[in-house]
Amino acid sequence: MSSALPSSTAEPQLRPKLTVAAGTTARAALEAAGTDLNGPSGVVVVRDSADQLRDLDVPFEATDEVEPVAIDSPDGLSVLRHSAAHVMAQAVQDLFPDTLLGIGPPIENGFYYDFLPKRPFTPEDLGAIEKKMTEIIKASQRFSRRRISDDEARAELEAEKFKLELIGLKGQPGNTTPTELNAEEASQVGGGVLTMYDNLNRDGELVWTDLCRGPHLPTTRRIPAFKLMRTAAAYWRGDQKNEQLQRIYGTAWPTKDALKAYLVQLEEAAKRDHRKLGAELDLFSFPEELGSGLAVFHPKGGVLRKEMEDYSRRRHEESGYEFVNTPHISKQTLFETSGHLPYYADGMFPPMEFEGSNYYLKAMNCPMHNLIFRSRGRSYRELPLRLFEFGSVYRYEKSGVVHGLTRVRGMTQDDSHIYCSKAQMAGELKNLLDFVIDLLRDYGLDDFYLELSTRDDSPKFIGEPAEWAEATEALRQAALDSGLDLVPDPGGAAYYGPKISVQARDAIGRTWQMSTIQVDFQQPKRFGLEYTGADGERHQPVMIHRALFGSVERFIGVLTEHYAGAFPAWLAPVQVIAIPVSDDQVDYLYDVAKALKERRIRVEVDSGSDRMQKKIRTAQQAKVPFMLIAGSQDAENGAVSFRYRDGEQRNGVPVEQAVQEIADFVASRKNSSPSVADFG
RNA sequence: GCCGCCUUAGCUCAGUCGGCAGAGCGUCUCACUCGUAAUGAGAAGGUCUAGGGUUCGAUUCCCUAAGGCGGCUCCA
Repeated sequence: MSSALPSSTAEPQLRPKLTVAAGTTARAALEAAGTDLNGPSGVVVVRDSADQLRDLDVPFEATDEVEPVAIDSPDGLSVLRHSAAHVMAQAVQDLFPDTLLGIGPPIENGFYYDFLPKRPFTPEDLGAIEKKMTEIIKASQRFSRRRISDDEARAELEAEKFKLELIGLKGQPGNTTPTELNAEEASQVGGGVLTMYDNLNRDGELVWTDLCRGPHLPTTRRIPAFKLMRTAAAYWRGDQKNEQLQRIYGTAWPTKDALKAYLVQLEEAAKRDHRKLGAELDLFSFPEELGSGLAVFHPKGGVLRKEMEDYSRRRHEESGYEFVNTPHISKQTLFETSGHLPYYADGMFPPMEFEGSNYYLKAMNCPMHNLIFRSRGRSYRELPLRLFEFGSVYRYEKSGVVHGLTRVRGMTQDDSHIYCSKAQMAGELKNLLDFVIDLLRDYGLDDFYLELSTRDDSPKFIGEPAEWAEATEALRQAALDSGLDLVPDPGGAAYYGPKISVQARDAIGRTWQMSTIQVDFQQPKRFGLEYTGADGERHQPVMIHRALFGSVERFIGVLTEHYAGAFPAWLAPVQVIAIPVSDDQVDYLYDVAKALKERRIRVEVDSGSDRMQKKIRTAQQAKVPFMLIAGSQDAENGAVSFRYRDGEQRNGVPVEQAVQEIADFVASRKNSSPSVADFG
């Protein structure tokens, strides 16, 4: 999953190309054309005919056609953020002179820089660094590019051991895609020629310098708005065997308003946090006594969960799945047979020794489903055989990775294993993908893209290359047929086969990995799964693993954030709250509630001693879709008043009609909040 | 697992420069009986996460553990 927020960047404007004559600068050409270089959409770099971004103030060796790049375009934002990273590094080395530099690339919505300081940074340090950065920005330092040979760079950066390492790893001249470096590292040294960026103050004095491919803003003054967000630790070059550096994250924007909008967006996202809403709405908790990553669902969360599962069961039933059940623990031999143990023992809870055997909590359901397949002879007439289970699995997630409901140690997968013939595989995958997308849509997610995870040369992948190729092709075809965007993920496959994962964007644009569909030739082999074909011969089935929600827990977390806790009426733990204007209407409302309960509506009467206004407020905060309010007039007329989540109301609705409307709305499984417009 | 920060009432948080702890919300009780987002008054509620150390004395300082948060690595 990625919970990164979308950048709120406007679409880049297409600007007319300009000619930069040999020996002159892009700035000269832009100024001659009267281009804005300072505003919120001002041009900060140009793109040359070789598709390289170039500084405004570095003279061109040859005449070229360039495309102006504005600060608020995706490339412009990267330049802004990378430049902000340099300013931060200068501020840090200024305040903490013995600090060594790692790398400082732009990232989505901001930038970071890794440091090796004498001591870790504190929150107070961040304030001081921000202040120093503001001084540097106000000083309007120029970013000045300077070519340098490898040897010169080594001499100049003698004290910076990490930079020296990058120089050693960079590609040779002409090799623009150094294989040893990832994209973020390459942004420091590029492929061929090394360059330094010198920060020069107004008097042209050198105040700071960094090894960098560039390009940069013309001056630090062009950083209109930034904020340091947090400190964190990060391993050098992303490898946990390496030294751990201190990373500082920041964000930078073309205007103060854009920064503010981004911060507001973060606040909105924080309000949706399922861990916070889960407690506020009394859905679930993580009792310390149970241990990390183990959730309990309270009655309200239990209802939500039951509704989700019930609907899923119904759809699976309609789609030809058969329901099975398997235990939570198994003898070690099962996971030896499946081949999981050598790969995933670290991810499983340690075994319990009992009656001379080691028992493991299951971390996956597939081996047990295989046993069901194998329990008797199978005919081709039974295929595809689709076994489904809400199966609870336990995984020993490392302590630092447990996170709310999205990364837990005990979870329930909506797990299914489909056994089919090779000939059926392509069609089954296509149907499966349609089924997955269709079901996710019913829960209100409707913006998807797919990721196709394939093998690379790593030895961790097992099985015949021909089988991999066939399965990968079948998955790719199913993905293409779906019409959704397909993102390749080379090397991301499971060791036993390729997979498609469905990524869903939620209401505020964050993406979550939801469903996975994996093809597996290994386990049928290992378990000796067979069926008798029409030809009377024995054949090995193809096995497809799939989970739609991923896990029920995780899906509840995602939906909670997607709906910000205001669940669709059909899922809402409490669908109706009945509120009397005074105590005199309590009995009347219990009668209304009885009528609703007969229609299987989840209704509560708030008979407490609060005033009506307070009860409305409470129900509103509980994000209940329907409030039914009754005073003496309503009671006399056999009517109720509706109040919806949006605060709109409809008065004097006859009880029978109100019950029908609510029952119909819930049955419709509409995912939008009910409002006056739904009942015109 | 690694780095940093955090843990005080059911929740959100004050506070004690080391001398037996406080607010708001919530809960309970009483009064009020009210027409679309907080009626008023009162009460209960805490081994200050746990264990060890320093000290005449520890919620406060130190160590360890557990749990949480932010990242990194990982995510079958």
